[in-house]
Formats: sequence, C-alpha cells, structure tokens
Amino acid sequence: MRAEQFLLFAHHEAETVTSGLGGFAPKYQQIAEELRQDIREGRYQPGERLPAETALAERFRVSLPTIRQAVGVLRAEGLAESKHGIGTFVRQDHRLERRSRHRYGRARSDQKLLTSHLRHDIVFAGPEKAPARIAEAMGIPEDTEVITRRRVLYDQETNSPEEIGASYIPTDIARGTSLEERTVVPKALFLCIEDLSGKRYHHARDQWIARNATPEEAATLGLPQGGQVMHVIHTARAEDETVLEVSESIWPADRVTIIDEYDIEQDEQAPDVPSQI
Amino acid sequence: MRAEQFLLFAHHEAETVTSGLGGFAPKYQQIAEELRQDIREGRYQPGERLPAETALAERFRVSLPTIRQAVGVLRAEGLAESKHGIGTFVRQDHRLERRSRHRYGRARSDQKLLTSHLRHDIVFAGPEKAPARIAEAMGIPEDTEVITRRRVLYDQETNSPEEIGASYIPTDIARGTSLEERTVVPKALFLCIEDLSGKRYHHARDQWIARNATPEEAATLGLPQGGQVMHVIHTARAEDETVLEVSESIWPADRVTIIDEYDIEQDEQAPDVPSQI
DNA sequence: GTCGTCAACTCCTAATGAGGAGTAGAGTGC
DNA sequence: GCACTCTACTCCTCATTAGGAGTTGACGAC
Repeated sequence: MRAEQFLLFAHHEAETVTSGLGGFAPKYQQIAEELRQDIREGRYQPGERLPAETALAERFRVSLPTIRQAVGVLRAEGLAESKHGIGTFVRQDHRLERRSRHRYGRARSDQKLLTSHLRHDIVFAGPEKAPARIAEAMGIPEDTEVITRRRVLYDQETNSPEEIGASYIPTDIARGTSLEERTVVPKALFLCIEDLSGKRYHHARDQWIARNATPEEAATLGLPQGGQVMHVIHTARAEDETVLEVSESIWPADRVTIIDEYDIEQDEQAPDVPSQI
Repeated sequence: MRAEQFLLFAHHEAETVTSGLGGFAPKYQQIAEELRQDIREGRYQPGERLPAETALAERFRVSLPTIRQAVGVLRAEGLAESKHGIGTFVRQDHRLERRSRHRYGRARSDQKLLTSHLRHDIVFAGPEKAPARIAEAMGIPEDTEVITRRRVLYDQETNSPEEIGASYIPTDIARGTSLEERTVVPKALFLCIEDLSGKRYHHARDQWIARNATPEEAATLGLPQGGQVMHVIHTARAEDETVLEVSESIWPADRVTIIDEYDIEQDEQAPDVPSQI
C-alpha cells in the first residue's frame, strides 16, 4: 500500500528522474507516482489545474509523450481529468452513498440516501425493443417490445449528471397508459404499476456489476474514455413470479458506495465445516 | 449502443483506415473499434492470440505507437490482455455470481455461489495495525492493533487467483487464540468468534465499492495496470453494537456479479409523492 | 539424450517532431 | 456597451526511430 520515494530533488534547476530503489521503474510510472503523491498530500488541490504538459515535461526533463503517458495513468485511475484546450484537473473524490434495496419501504423516508436532491430529466418514454440484458432479466425473447422510461439525474447545484436510469415495463401492463408519456408520474412508479397490473410487488432480484462505460454512457456522465460504471439491474416480481418491472441504474463507479445493512438470521444449526468466512 | 462501420476493406492488400461517417474519429479509435468487432463476432476467440503489433501496424497501415494506443484501449476495456514477450490475447469474460449477504444462514447450502470450489491460502494470521478503512468501520483509532487473517483464494483448476480477502477481529476477542495461527479454523470463522466472544452475530453493514486496484492487488490478482476491483467491507456486530468482526473481499471487477434477492416489504402506507423509482 | 546457448519473436519504453483542434481572453471596430 | 476576430495557450493525434526486456524454440556441444 505504499509510497516509495521515486523522485528526488537532485539539482537546483530540475528534478531528475531516479528511483530510490535502483531505478527499475519506468519513467512514466515514477512521474505518475510523484504526481500521485502531490495530489494525495494536497500540493494540488481537488479541482485545481495541474501544470501544463509542456511545463511538466520541462520539470521532469522528459519528453512530452512520456508526460502524457504518466498523466494517462492518473486519468485511468480517476485521479485526474483532462479537458481539451483547457487543462488537466485534479478530480475530487466524493462518493455518494447508495442504499441497496432502496426502492421500497422505509428507506424512502431517508432523504439523503435517495434521489430527491437530484433533478430528474425524463429523456424518453414509450415502446422500445428490449435490450438483451433486460429481455433476459424479464424472461422474454430479445427485441420484444416493452414500455421504456429513460431518465438522467442531475445534481441540483452543479448541474452535473450523476445517474442514468431506465425502467422497463411489460407491454401488457403499461401499453396505452400515462407511463408512455414523458411526464413525471403522480406517485412512485411502482405504485402506478401496482394499480395498472392489479398485482403487488412481492420480491426482487438485483444484479450489480462494475463494467466499462459505453461511449454513450461516458458522454452522458462526463466520464473519461475507459471510465468505469456501476450498473444495477433490478427485477421486481409479483407473488406469482410475474415480472412487473425491470429497472436499471448506472453511476460513475468512482462516485458511489453501495450500502447494505441487515440483520443476521442464522440457521438453527450452522454447518460445522472449516471455512474462512 | 451501436456499431458504426469504421473500417472497410478497400484494396486487396490492406485495409485502409476510413470512417464510414466522414472520418472524424481518430485512427486509433477506429482500429480499436475494428478489433472490438473482430472479438465480439468471434473472429478472434477468447484466449486466442491477436496478431503481433507489427503485423497489425502493417494490416492497418499505421505506425506502431498508433497500434499500441488502439490495443491499449482494448486493454483498458478488459477485452484484451498483453503479456510481455509473448503476445496479446483475447480475455474471456466469465463473471462469477456472488451473493450479497452470503456469509450466514441458508445461503451456505448453495455450493455454487460459495467459495468451496476455491483453494484457500492463508497468507497471514496475527496482530497488525488496522488500516484506515478498517479502523473506521470498527470505530477505533487508526493504527490500533487488531488480529488479522489474510487469505488469497485460487481457482482449483486453473490455479489463478480469484479473490483477496481478510478478516479483522478485535484484539480482546482473538488475542492469544488459535485465530492468530496460520491454519484453517475448525469451523466457520464467525462461529469461532461467537464462541470466543460469548456474543452472537446480530446485524451487519456491507459497503461495496468499485475502485482502481492498487499495484499490489493488481500483481496478486494478475490484473493489468489500472484494473478495477470490486471491494466489499463487511462489518458484523452483536446486538449491543459491539463489532465482532470486520472482513473484506476483493475481486477483479470484471469477474464478478453481485446478486441480491429479497422480499419486498412495503410500508403500510407508501408515500404518495412523485417519483421515478 | 540432455543441457545450455543463441536467435527470433514478442511487447515495452522513450525521444523527437509536426500538425490539429478546442478554449479563453485581449484587443479592435462599431 | 457589444460583438467580433485574433492570438496564445491548452490537450490531442500520429509518424518515425531507437533500444530494452521477456519468452520461446531451434540448434549445437557435450
């Protein structure tokens, strides 16, 4: 977990690139580590601009591609963010706590963990062919039509996109209803669906994955190329196993922490086998 | 979500790099997209070697750094993996399903979702100063000593590392016991801790994040530089809020899907507010 | 046959140079 | 005051060239 001293001040005019451990690390790694430390120790504050690449090249006495490679490492790590024509900035790491199983029940009363401080923008509502992952969750053939409601959530203050989401509702439930309209529904969506279907939400399956952002997602969420997202697919069913809704949410992976709190109910007789967990 | 035709066969001897949409995309992106399609459509099978960089440079009639940049994109996306001196290979994407809240209760009887098919290697057991994230979860000052048990789990067949894990137990519970020894404990660890502490596991809080792998983690798990990991910190408490154990598990992010299945218990009166979820 | 050497192949690092494209701010003309 | 242009600055793309380092397999000495 540690911090070798890779770079030392050697002369009064410039830092030389020498490793304290024998010089086996490539220059761009050493420079990345140096900049990483500068950021970690606050010499470059979050939001602040890093020196221009040309300036860094001069400071470390290396060529520009080498600097670009080093900065690329920081970008890949989510520590820095480059804006074409403007500069490279230290990325601030604030993670939003996000409660799993948050959609129903009393979690609703906890404002901070919900999305009420975000501005909802419904970007699409209407029939659409189900993408493969959604069709699979719903147990229907791919390309079957479903009623889709897509949304993008923005931070009220900074106006920056924080989440992409969508709900997919079986056609026979939502066809021809107000759910096909690009307006905010009068109450929680799942209550609307319960009214329309005449069934109650009974159990659910959530599937969390971290994966690479698609180019579209990266553009919408303002992520750098190759940025990671956290993606949850939520499948809600009635007691008779009918799928009432599949919804998904996508966040920048480095902007979210999933919190899960629960009571432990042990089996009457827990197994007596060797185990580490 | 789509697949523009970026590259076309133009001559009989080499592909020329031309975009079907006017040529606005950089060459390395176009090449990356072409290779991505080759992989997606099975022209390069998982595990198979891609052509050498020099060969690709010739095929696409671009310079080597450009090819390297394109391949770098695929690496960052987890689609390819380069081995120094050997070649670049298509990475296979198998995600292991991992049940959240898996540690207790009847989930134990579901073999496939557990770790029984993995070989446990206990790499350390003994007193250690608590890292910041663990101290925070435990509610103790940083650098307080705790009893630590670190493990690495390997796939039985391929012998490849699949998971890094650790358990941290308060010193007053585990000091001087067999938990300080680098041996497999006779039964589930939480049962040992219950015996030693005289308290029962009552509730827990799990914290899931996706983040960049540290260099050490990348080395242990065989990840490329900049690879992402899924990291869960599990805090288990007794009824009186005493922390009995903090444990953590770390997987390659693209190797795991978190599954959470649960019953929906609605409030007696769900709130009648507009909402999209 | 066995072992060690070596050559050929792979990906990795790095420098240099040139041009392109996006942004912001100073300055100018109206 | 307002709008426009122009310039300086930023990061981005790409070619060329050179050498280094890890791996594999063929070959020859023993």
